Amino acid sequence: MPELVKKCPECSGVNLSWNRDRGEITCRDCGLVIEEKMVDFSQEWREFDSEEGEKRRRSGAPMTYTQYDQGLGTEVGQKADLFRLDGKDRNKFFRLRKWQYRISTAIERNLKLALSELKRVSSFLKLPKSVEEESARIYTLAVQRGLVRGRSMESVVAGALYAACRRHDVPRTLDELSEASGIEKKEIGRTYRFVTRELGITILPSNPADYIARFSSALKLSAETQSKSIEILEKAQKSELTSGRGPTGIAAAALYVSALLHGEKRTQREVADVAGVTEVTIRNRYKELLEELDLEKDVKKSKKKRRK
DNA sequence: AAGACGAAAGTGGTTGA
DNA sequence: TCAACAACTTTCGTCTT
Repeated sequence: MPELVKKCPECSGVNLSWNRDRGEITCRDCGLVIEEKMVDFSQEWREFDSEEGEKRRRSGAPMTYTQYDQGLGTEVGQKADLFRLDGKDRNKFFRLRKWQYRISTAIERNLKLALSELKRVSSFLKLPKSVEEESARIYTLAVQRGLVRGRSMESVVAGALYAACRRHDVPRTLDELSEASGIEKKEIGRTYRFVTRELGITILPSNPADYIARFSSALKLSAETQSKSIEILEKAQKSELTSGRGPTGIAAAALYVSALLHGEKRTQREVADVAGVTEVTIRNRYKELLEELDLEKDVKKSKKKRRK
């Protein structure tokens, strides 16, 4: 765990957990997500002697998709080759090189612009580096396949980011992406589907539980409430309440119920705003949860308690 | 008065002929 | 390509706290 944060600013507990994949630090006591964007500066291996370190160290410039040419360059056509050609072949050679040049510079120009936009949005959303890399990779592939034609560069960037988030189980809602990128929700969804289909990227439907930590932190709910809601989610998944439903709606409803049960009532409106769904959707999911999971008595109990 | 609830109509996307 | 369809939203009236 990086040394930046040692105490939870909310409850000043020291029981923090650091999730490297998500780049999130969470307080185990109160569930607050303290820092969502953390860069891991540590080495991923340990060195016992210099020789071993040398072996594992990877040398050379790091290859990265967040650089427009992945940090490596390709140039087709060296002058030396010309001496071996003549006449027709030479013309052909020039023609090819010209085209190669045009195509590659067009792609590179596009990538340069797009990647800076990508970095902007990604840092706005405090996404972990791994997601940024992944989305840059997706975008690069999309450009190479000519999928950006007819679409705005920004929307493809947003789509790539959305896809990368989902793949890394760090889902952000379309609303959040939309706010960060300034692209309409619909548009992002559309390009997202298009790009993933064309590139053959398979993405599992996102798990409602992945949203819980963030939502619950935004609502300042306790850790117990948070884990209770995950319990509820698991039961709901067993009763097949979750398939075909929007994961954010389910996550929101689960949080709403468990907040009720723990006497930390939040209004449907509050939960709905955080989750980016409407109250109606929460109500519907909520109703289903109560019916299927036998929670009615529990809710009534907690109501009585509060009256006293 | 605010929040919760539910009905009805509208939206955008998927599916299957 | 079109219609049926499911999920979700918007809007609004009514009931509850």
